[in-house]
Amino acid sequence: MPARKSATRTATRAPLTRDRVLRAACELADEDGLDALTMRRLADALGVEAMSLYHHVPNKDAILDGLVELAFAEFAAEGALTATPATTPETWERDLRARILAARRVLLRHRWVPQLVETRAALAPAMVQYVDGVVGLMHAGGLSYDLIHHAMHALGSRVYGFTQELAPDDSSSGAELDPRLMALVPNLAAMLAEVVHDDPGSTLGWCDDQTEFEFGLDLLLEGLERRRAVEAGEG
Amino acid sequence: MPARKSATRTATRAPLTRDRVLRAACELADEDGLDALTMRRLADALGVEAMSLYHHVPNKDAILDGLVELAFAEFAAEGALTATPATTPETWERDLRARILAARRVLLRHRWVPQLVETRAALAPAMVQYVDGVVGLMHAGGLSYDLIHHAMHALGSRVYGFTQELAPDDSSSGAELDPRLMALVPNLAAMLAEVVHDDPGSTLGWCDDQTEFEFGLDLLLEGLERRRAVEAGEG
DNA sequence: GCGGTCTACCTTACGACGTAAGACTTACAA
DNA sequence: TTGTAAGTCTTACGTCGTAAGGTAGACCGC
Repeated sequence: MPARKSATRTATRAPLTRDRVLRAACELADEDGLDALTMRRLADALGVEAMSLYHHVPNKDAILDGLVELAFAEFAAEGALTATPATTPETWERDLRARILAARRVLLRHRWVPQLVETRAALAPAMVQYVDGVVGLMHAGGLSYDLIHHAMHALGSRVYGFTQELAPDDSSSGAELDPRLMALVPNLAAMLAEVVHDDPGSTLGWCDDQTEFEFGLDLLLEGLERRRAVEAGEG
Repeated sequence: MPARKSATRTATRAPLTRDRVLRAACELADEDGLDALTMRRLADALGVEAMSLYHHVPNKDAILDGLVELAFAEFAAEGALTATPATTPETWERDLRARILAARRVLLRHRWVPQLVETRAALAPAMVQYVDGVVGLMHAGGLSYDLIHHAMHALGSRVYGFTQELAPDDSSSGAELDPRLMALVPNLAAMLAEVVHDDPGSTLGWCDDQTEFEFGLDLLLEGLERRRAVEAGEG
């Protein structure tokens, strides 16, 4: 009775799939932290031996990449990607604020995201699309691409871990990126085109780390000084 | 000739010390990254077997803690701790800016610091003293302790990795901390005393994560909006 | 029916890791 | 000379990611 035997197997446990592996990995990381996510423990949670995972996933790094992708996919469900078509210079601040707070709700559920994104070289498509949406929102809000560029650096670590690895190290311009990817992220493409063009040979890449750091720092210091002045009755 | 033998040994290699171990660990981490810092490789760099390290250091975590301490000790050399006795409401912004940029120079030399500080529960005394200095500077600049408290959260990730782990999880108040440590950080102590007192039963600890996040986010958004307005000629 | 191939899973094994246990070597004191 | 203590090394254990190869059931053309 081969049919019965197979039925027994599938009844005992659902067949492994990449999706099931990733979901289990996510649960494990959520509950016990990234360090607890080992191939053996993950296999255990799925009622399987460690090496079986490798039939659905090339290696552990692919699992980690999958986790990032999975987390960013949740952004949509949380409203971090909801279209804000009517964004204007009067509303962009509130609109962006809502998006970032929505994204943060996802990060609170999956505390491993920042650590993972920071150490991962590959940028997940879902992540890039999220960034593209933020760029689009700010542009609709009347910010110049140059200002948006600085803003992304300043806000970066506040939304998730990433900071300056969006631009590839080899100092290639935006035009050299995969055209299919560019089509998915029109706003990012537009920003890259303009900012790279404006400043053809600045540093090796197109972001000066020190400048970006000081830009973000000064935003914060200015805001603090203003609040001090208000407290002191100087406002 | 025991004397000659010992001479040979000491000539061949300097005797191991905790200090030499830490310095070698720092070099290794600087050059090849934190992942390359393993007990075996570290021992190798010192011309010794891995287990020999354990006579100068209890375990690897102690080495990592030592590295954090070592990095923060460099802050002084870089000027991040230079006393700014004359700080006033007119100068605090510039003074703090200089300190933070000095600290950043150290972090650029030791890129492993943020990652290490973030994952380490124990707060290095040198780190706490640095924070204390920043608090003192801001207080001299006329900021209220409440505003300073928010400011520390907002600036935290910009100066190094730490964010809210300064307050112990067990929701103990500042008064319960080690008095000897408190004496070293009078400004921190003063801030803790006041902020905890003002808000006796807010959340479990004395920092509401969400509030702090939004505070920092709003500082950045406000600054960006102001720059947009200037660009648009609305200023 | 029967052999072949494919897929999914398992077993075993290797070289890394941190470190416990304990042996050896040396330096110095009594 | 003989402890004694400190510094170093050897060996070993259990963890990790994963390479290599085995096996058991499903599906194929004959």
